[in-house]
Amino acid sequence: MVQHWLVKSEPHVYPWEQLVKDGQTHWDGVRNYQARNTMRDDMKLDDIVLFYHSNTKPPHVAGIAKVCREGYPDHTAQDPSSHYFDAKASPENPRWIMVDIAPHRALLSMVTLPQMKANSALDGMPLLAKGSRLSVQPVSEEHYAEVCRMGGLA
DNA sequence: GCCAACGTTGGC
DNA sequence: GCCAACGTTGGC
Repeated sequence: MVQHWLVKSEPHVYPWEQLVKDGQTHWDGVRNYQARNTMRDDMKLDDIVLFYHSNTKPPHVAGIAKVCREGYPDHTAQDPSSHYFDAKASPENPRWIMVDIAPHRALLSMVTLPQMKANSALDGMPLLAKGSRLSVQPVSEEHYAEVCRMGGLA
């Protein structure tokens, strides 16, 4: 069964438009254990991923991606010149994991955080939970379908 | 294993 | 820029 996820990116760091240009990308730099475990254990090839822009006005879902490579070591953790370098990572113990994602579907319009908060059909969505900071999180099939309905599939 | 200090996230 | 929420670190 295909599963659904949501990943956050700050648009000034890596926007949806860049993913469309690139065709696919390494989802590197995740340094949170819960998010890592999700990528390592749960995200499967062809799973669907809502691409969310955080730290922008308004925050919003910008597009729909899919997993095109399952979890493997995040090499930036072992690169001293990387912003994401982690001295505790090594080839034997890479410590951090990433997946690859690619664009899947475009939305006719962005789905903003205020719109989602106002939609009771999305009650219980982890993104909307108070204090939610997870950068990789699950989305139920029903919530996914509702976000698609709100944005309109291109 | 507790918990205070600190750093980060991310909406507002 | 503020600050609440949360995660991690490290002394004890």
